[in-house]
Amino acid sequence: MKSVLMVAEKPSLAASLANILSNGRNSTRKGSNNACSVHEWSGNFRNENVHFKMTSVCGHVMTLDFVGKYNSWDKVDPVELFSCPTEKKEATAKLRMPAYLAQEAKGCDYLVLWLDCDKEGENICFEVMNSVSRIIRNVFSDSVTYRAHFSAITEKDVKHAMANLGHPNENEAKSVDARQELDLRIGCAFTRFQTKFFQGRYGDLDSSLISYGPCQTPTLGFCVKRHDDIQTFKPESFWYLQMYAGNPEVALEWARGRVFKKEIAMMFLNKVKESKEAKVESVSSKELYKGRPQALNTVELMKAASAGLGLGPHTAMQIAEKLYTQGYISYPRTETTQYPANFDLMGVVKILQNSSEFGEEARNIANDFNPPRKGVDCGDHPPITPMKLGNRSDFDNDAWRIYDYICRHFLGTISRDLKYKSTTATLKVGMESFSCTTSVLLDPGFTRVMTWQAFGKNESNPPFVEGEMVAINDVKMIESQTGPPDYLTESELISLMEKHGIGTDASIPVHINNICQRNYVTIASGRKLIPTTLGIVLVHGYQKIDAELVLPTMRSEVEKMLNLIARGSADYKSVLRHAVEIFRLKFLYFVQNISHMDGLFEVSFSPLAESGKAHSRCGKCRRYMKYIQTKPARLHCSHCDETYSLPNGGNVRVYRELKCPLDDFELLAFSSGTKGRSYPLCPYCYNHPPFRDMPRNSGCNMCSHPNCAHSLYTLGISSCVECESGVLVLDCTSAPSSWKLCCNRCDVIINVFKNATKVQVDEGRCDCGAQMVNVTYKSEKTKFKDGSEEKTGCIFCSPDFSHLVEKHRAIVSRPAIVNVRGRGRGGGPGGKSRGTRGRAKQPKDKMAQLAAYFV
DNA sequence: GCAAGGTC
Repeated sequence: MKSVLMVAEKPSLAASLANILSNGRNSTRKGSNNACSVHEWSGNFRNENVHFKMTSVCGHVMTLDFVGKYNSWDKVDPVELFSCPTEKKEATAKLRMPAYLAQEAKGCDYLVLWLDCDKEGENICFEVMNSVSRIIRNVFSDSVTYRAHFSAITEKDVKHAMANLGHPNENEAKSVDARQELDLRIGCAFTRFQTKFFQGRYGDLDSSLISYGPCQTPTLGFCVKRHDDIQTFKPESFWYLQMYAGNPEVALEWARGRVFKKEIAMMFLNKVKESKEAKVESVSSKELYKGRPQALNTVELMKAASAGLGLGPHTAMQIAEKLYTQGYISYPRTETTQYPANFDLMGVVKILQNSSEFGEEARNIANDFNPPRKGVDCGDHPPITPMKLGNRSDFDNDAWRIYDYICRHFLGTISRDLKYKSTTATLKVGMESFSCTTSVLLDPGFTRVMTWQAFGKNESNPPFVEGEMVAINDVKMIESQTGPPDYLTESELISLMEKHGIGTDASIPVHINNICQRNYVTIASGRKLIPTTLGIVLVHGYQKIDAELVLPTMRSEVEKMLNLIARGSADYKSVLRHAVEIFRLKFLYFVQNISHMDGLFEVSFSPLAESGKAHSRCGKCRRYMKYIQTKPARLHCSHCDETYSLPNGGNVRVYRELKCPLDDFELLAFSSGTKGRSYPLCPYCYNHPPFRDMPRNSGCNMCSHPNCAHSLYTLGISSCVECESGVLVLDCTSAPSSWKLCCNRCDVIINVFKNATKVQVDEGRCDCGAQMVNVTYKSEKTKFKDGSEEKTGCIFCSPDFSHLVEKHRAIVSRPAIVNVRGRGRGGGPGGKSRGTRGRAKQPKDKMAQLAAYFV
């Protein structure tokens, strides 16, 4: 029997598609990469009985990057990034996606691609085909590989797609390749150049990266534009008339609104004052509606979360994704605002009826169902809806508020519109008209459940009868001033991004997060975005040099070019070459004219030489260098005009005035807090590693100096109990009050021998592979049970030491993923070659015992 | 250390 491999864009979709296509009769097993599942069943394909295997990728399989040597910021001139070679790498190494796909493709004769029906999905089709090209013969042939085109995940649509398979569209895929290459070359070239340029000149920029990107920079541009509007706003005086009449008295508005000349307002005032009475020209009522919402999509959820719940889009989406994986809501990343035709709206209402929070509203709607408004089906996923009932106590507060919002919004979409009666009375005095409008609620409709949108006050009708003359109680001329706009709210920013096609539903939160993390904007109360000096100066700088660099149209212009590729009306290579050349020239012009931007930096920031405070001695001139603690942390020697970067996210202090034997620079002790990692480092070696096997930006715990007292050679104890290639190194920087072993690669920390006066690494080695240590206590303070002052032994094996060893992880750590069984390291190529003198071999089962501590 | 796009 032949086999058909089918691939969806994500695991959840593979499951839904398999259920539809197999009519619910498929078996499921976990894929070898632990992220994907495989659903299998037998069926008919092209008039043959076949075995179907439906699995998925997790988004893109591959990502684009420069080839290795171009990743060095120091050795590569950024302009080279416009022409240097690039390569595709696995997008997420951990998932081993190409290998997984190849494995599942074994024995398959056909490939059916169920990736999302957009250009990115088309591109992933080819990533999948390339992954299995060695396994499935002729995978690039139309008789082997097929493409399903579906616009909704409904039985009707999916089965129709299966019965009408097409072929992947290479032009669309190519247009994505072009976009990736452009984004990479442009973003990295500008980012590296401006980061190096400004960090080499200023000490208080407070951002470790001065990034540029075709989405993030226009996003920042929107925030700065509003800031500029506020700054340049000139208030203008205006005048208007207000009339008071009726019983009870009401204020009536002037039909002319406002006038900007006082004399003119005065003239009208005098005219009106000539009359004592006004004629009620009309009193008319009409019924008005406030429409119920459309079905919820991602952008609307993010806007509501930001404006209504005070939750940023990043947080909101994290919560929504968790609600989705827990089964409370449907897939939360969608642009679609139209429920599928066969969607069981009442089924969802029934689920919500039992809620103690909005159950009553749900029950009302069950008896008074109103069909939803027509929305837009973008063919991605159905709108965001509740899937099962949750109670307040099932969630933390923010998750509850998001879930509650999604439920209420859903009920709102199938409620009636809000209906109210609006009554306007128009009064005439000579040629001048005045009016007042009052509203009366007739039907709260959807606001019964979306209570925050409730209709304000209920007013009584205007106290006038058509045709009557009424006395004018008073007429006033009122002076006022126009006011500046307020800062952009995050919700408004999301709307602007969506309108200009900056980012996608999935990437909008990322871009907003980026400009916050880079310290270009801060988020004030009410989730208003206030640009920082750095953000403002950057945008103004682009505007001075090349305003296009910050315009939202830049992205859409590039999209237009890319669409030519997608439609097949232009050649991929020539379009790409053309676009890269335009941006290369823009880059060169930017570099030539950077002084215009620098002029703005100069007045806002302090030069490096004036920043920071005297810290440790330079090995070249013996003068004190200055320590600049703001991001990025670094040392600056103003005499040598050299800058040495330092590790971020911790504290760096002078380490007992010790010196590096290689370059005479004073050693520093880095520490990320009392419970964090710590290690000594030489500022020169940290930036210019002296040995080939010492990576850049590492401390003495990575240094293979043969006899320096602080090197990995001298202080290494054993290979790490957790990570693949790390070595546990004795850290003496806080001695004698604290001694610890810190992994030089990961977050593992083992506190040892508290208050010992001396801990030395011994020449001898334990059977377990760990280096022996020699430990000395003051006689009156000894912790050894037999009262002796000094002992030599193994930290992991010696019974004398076991009560003096305390294991934990650094506070700033990634989640502990401990897999004791799977750790088959056996002193692989990592350990020895890094100059650990063969010392850092894996201690046998003792290390497994130790590792068990971390579970 | 960089972009933006998928998704876990």
